[in-house]
Amino acid sequence: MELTLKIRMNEKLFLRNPEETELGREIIRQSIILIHKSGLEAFTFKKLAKAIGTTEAGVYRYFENKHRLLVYIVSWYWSWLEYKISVHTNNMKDPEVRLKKIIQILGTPVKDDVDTKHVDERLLYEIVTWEGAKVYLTRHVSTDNKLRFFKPYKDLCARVAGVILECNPSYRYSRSLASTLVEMAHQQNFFMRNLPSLTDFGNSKDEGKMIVFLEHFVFASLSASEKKQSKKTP
Amino acid sequence: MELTLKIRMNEKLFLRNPEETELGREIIRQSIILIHKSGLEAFTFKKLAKAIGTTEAGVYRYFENKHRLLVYIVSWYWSWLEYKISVHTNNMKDPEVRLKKIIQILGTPVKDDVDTKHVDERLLYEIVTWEGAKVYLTRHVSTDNKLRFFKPYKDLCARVAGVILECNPSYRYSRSLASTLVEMAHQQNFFMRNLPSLTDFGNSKDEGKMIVFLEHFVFASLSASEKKQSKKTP
DNA sequence: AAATATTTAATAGTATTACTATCATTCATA
DNA sequence: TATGAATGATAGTAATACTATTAAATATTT
Repeated sequence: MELTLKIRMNEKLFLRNPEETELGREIIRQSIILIHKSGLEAFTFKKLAKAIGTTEAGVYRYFENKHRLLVYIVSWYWSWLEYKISVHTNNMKDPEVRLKKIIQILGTPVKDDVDTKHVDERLLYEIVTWEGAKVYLTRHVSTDNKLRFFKPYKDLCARVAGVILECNPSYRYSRSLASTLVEMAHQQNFFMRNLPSLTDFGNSKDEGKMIVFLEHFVFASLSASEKKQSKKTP
Repeated sequence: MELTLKIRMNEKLFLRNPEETELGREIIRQSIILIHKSGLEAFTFKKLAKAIGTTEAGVYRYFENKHRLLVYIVSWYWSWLEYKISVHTNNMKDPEVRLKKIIQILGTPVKDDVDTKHVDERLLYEIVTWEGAKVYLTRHVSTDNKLRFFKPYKDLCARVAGVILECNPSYRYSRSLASTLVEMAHQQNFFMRNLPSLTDFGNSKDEGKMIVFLEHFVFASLSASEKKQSKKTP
């Protein structure tokens, strides 16, 4: 039996749905390859068109500009990751075990995945660590936010925040801790590989250590909460 | 008495030292204003030249490209911030008090500063939250790192890591916790103002709450360390 | 099957960006 | 008075980010 995962994307992100045509799927597939290879700055629709054997105008029929295309790709990743997390944690009763699993999934660079035909999740993981923040670090965040471009990201963070709350219902920063965790999983990985002195994982390039760090600070926050709470409250 | 703070910048960042000429200082001053106003994407040397009444070529004589200029500005900020932290914490003996002060400085958007004439630190703070990450999120991180472009940022993180270690000499993730803290201070602020559902601070736009969160997770990590350490060690 | 409409592709063109090069001018210094 | 550094003015190029126009293919209607 062959299962194909299909993620329903925000319609505002594209002019024509790339999932629906062969050319559209090629645009996604090759974008991922090219952005991964040379980064967003060097990526242009002209190069993309050439790589897939169509014209610039052909690409513009699907996406208004390369930023939208990036948002599409990154959003797809967040949706896929949330799906992955739900699959791997659904049958776990203990919220702490679930949170640990989530941290492990967040912190482990994707190795391989057979869920989808035309999307390489391994490359996507790296694109998200390098370019992910650029999706919201623009002057049109608010507009994009109103168009619900960040919903997949927010959904993921909200899910993580939910599990955090299950672990400790009196914890007061579940959402901030969740977004911190999701960001850190990618950022510490980036630092470890590129600016290692900003981390304690050296050049080992071993995500294992990083995951221990993430677990450490998340669970420390959660358990400290109960004790320190009274102190901080006016 | 009038004091002027002068920060020694990495010479590789510029072609001609902007501190040394009137035009150079104008380039810095107006860059900050323009990048703050419309963001890095919309910022061009042509617009900058027009704003200060010179020509494009005039700007190019100082900076190779706008990315270098951004690195210059952001690095200046990190150096200035480290200086500010050192001034405000030098006389504090208790490392925990010092760390709290650091968190407070990191988390409070700069209001006003008279240290420098031609640099508006208030605008800089916002530029760093919006564009700061783009400084290292490029394909040439490693090259830039070898040119020591990130030294000011690393120095700041190292200083914070040092204080963290003073608070708890057996804590094993001082550097990762430091870079997490520095990043979060800006990021949670950005989220609070632009994607508030990712935080627990609502639209209050009150950094006070955020600072409490930062303090909470830093000190939770530090105090949990001693207890949990034995558990995690093989 | 012919006529018409609709979709899709290919070509060309424009405005802006990110530079580089050249040469003339100002202005201080030796 | 000669020298040289800093600036200014002008022009030019290659690439980028798009738009508009036209041509070809496909589907629909009569």
